Amino acid sequence: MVVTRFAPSPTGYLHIGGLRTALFSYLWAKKNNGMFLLRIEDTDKARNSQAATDAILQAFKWLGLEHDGEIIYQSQRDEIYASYIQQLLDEGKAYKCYMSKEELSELRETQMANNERTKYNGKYRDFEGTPPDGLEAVIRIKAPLSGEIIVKDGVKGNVSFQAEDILDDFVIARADGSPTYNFVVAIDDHLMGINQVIRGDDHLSNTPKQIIVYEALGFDIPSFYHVPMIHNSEGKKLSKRDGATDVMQYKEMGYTPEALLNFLVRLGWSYGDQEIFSIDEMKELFNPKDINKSASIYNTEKLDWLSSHYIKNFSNTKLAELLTDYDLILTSHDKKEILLDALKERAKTLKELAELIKEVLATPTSYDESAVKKAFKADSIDVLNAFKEKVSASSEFHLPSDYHHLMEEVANEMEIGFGKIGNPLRVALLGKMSGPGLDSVMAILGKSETLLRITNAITAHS
RNA sequence: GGCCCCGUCGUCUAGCGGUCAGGAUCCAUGGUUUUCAUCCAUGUCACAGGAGUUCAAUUCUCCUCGGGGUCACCA
Repeated sequence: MVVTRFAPSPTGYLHIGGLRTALFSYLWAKKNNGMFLLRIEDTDKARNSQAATDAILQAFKWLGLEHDGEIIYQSQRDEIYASYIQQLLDEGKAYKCYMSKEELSELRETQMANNERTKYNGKYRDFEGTPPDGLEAVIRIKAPLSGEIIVKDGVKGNVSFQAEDILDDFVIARADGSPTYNFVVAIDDHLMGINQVIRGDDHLSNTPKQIIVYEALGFDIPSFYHVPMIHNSEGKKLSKRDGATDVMQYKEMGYTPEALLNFLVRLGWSYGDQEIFSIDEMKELFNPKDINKSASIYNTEKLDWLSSHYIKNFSNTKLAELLTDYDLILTSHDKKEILLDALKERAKTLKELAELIKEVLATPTSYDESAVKKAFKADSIDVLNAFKEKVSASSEFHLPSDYHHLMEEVANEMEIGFGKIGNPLRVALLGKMSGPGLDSVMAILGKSETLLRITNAITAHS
């Protein structure tokens, strides 16, 4: 069974890059009827917060990414890590190192001065004397000093590292006894049964260290897929200044989970020429072997396009429901269908759609100057009056086509083109030149509001 | 700096020795529309550079250049 995981460290919000690796992991598990586990890497007590964990969970919930099983918190697993540290100590695969921080940094400085690679010098690797007084030991693992370590990566291929280039006896437990990242990752992934690791390629150079831990403990090494980073428009690492970092901000901006997930799945991954993927299609088609090798640049043009695509194709019922999050209650509006049909093709986001709707529903309090200039000709007031007569003489209409007929009648009777009536009427009803079809607008507004707006315009422009 | 990864239209990408280098987005133009938007059609735009290998390189190899990542008692 395929078991994947997402393992964020709760130092901040869930951002777009983290979300994408989470999505990939989730999809790959689902595709294989496997499990997608969640582990919170909160061993650094100083930098972690419960709020950040909650934010991540909240984002997952919004997007419908459900994890399987219980959430694992590393902060609650100290005894587990301690027992493995003891095991390595007992087996002679790890040892206590009494080098002080001062001595260590001195060592580094001389190495840097000599233009050498900074590495621990193995001073206590085979130490057997009496430990120095007053120093708490760290635990270091005995790493191979030479040889080749190959990371078999499903995205990058086989990546080989020379032990002497990258390894030294790295610390697996700090002076206070707490374990370090590369150590606990290997243990937790093993204990959780994770066999497919999909993560950012910033972890690629850590992987050899983790392999050393796997081997020291006799664990099976999982399959790795290191997915390339998402960069900002300058080609640099994504930062807070590159728009919304927190995934939940995308909700505030009016994007739907469908659009955001579709956008992200196509960033670094593709399936032929297909652009639109439902969640079910993603689960069916995603395969990490098709992940691109190169970094991609974050750019919202396509997100906007996808967003408008989904909004156009959502049912009015679903839209009305979604819109409640954007301060717009439409559920009881009797012209909901006409309203949404008329406006959903005009918005890139739900937020925009809500604003567009509110605009149509609000009686104009002013008229766009250039629109008035363009629309109001010498006979416009007469035309509006004629149309107004028609409307008030009619019974309450409900269909756009009814209003359309009325407009046609006026145009025919006065022997004028459609534009002669459409333009001033548009300004009267909406206050500007652009907007949805007037017949729909009038059907939405109803007889009395339509008459009110026409009367207002006649008064203002006579 | 050492080590590692990467390099096809502005952007997201297809390509896996022989293609008019394809799609999408963006942009532009035209059509539809009483307006705007939608929609449809058309168009502009790319293999970082240089050596090899080969009958043939975007594709394989090497070098250069460019970009990124990583080198902790952070994760």
